[in-house]
Amino acid sequence: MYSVAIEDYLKSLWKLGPKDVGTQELASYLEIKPASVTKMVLRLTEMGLVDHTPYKGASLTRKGELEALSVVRRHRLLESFLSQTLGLGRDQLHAEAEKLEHALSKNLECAIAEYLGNPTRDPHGHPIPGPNGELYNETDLPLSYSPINMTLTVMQVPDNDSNILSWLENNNIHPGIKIKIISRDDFDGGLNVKIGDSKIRISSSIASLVKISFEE
Amino acid sequence: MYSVAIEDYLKSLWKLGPKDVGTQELASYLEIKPASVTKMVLRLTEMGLVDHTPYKGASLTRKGELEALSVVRRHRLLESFLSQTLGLGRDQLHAEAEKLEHALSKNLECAIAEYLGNPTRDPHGHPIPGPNGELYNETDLPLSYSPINMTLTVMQVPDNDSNILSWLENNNIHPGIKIKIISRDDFDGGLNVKIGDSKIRISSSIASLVKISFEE
DNA sequence: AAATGTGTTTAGCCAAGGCTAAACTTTATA
DNA sequence: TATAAAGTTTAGCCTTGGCTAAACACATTT
Repeated sequence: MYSVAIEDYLKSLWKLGPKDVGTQELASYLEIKPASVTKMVLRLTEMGLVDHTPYKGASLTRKGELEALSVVRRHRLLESFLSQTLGLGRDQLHAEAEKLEHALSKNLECAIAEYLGNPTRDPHGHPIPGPNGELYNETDLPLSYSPINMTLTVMQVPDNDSNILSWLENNNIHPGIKIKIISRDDFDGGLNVKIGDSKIRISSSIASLVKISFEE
Repeated sequence: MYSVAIEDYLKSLWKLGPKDVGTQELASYLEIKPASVTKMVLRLTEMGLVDHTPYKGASLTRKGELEALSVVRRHRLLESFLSQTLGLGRDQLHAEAEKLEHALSKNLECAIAEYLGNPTRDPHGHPIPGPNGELYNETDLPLSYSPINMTLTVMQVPDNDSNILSWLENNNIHPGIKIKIISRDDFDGGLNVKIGDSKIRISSSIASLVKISFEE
């Protein structure tokens, strides 16, 4: 069993990867000073969880990746479970799961997965890795680059920014909803979209975080 | 927010208290060496959570007690929640809650309490402290000292020994069940009891851990 | 009253995981 | 190409929370 700190490092490397991740990038993501990151990365390398090229960056070994996927699985199962049972808002799920994920036993992980019917997506639409790290192919595309005047289905919203999430929620944008891009502002990339009967504008920065598919 | 270690010390002192708890007793309960306990007890005293009389023992201050009660509340709410939602057996609840209790936010604690309808007992029948540490009067009595030939209601079973718990479960002894003592073995304190239609023998050591009330 | 045993504390060590300050690489710029 | 800037690492420090070994206190017994 790895420590909370180690699990957080591995998960972060997974999220920022699979490319080599620089010390500074990892440090600012984890809100830790770069010097501390270097030290921990050396330890993780020693443990065979990470490959580190000095002055270049770090990436997960297969062993590290599997551990990261296990953390991500626990995180997303917990989000699904809390949403399902307690009806927590999508904007609260991430913070709670972030703490609980490190305290979830294999037993409980299995019980929750079974209770939920082995879901493949969490409430934000993010794929849930299987118990052995299986992750199905990702085919969802960013809303920002999607064609105009087609009916799109929202598949994923971000999970880690509760401000953005509650804005999206207030505008009824969440996985499963149908959306149509009416026009794109070529200047700043903002989108005018139609959701149900209402028309709203989505900034390009948010649109890049929402993923859609063309399926009905 | 206190560390996992500190929460464990406070909870242990609460369980072993309210009397002064000796270093050795606390050490063996926490499976930690006495010297380490002394050191931590000094820190807790410094923090105003514990009163320590050298060479005599330690007990919780009011502040420490409130913190301990908060941990116990989280623990028992989690047990109730896991039992209710996932149907986990009474013998598995303790170990899971033991880990999760340290990662439960106030928010989630409230949401769970509300979801469960603000229960006052956990699945082992143990009282759940209120959000401000309120604990109602305990009137349940040990089965071992109870009178013969009366219909008794099982109110509490232990929570921390999964072997005993699964034995009790197999013999259908759990909170809410009716039980009648047929005879008491004066030599070793063992009890012959009737539960429904079956008669079984309960050793005195187990009987002292089961609590009953006379109410119907 | 002294000696013994038991329990407690102190002293000093260690690993994990942070930090700052300084040294070192690498990259970009003049 | 030399130098400055940016990013990375090293060195050394700190706290938390364990450990062992040795010193100490207290109660009991001789």
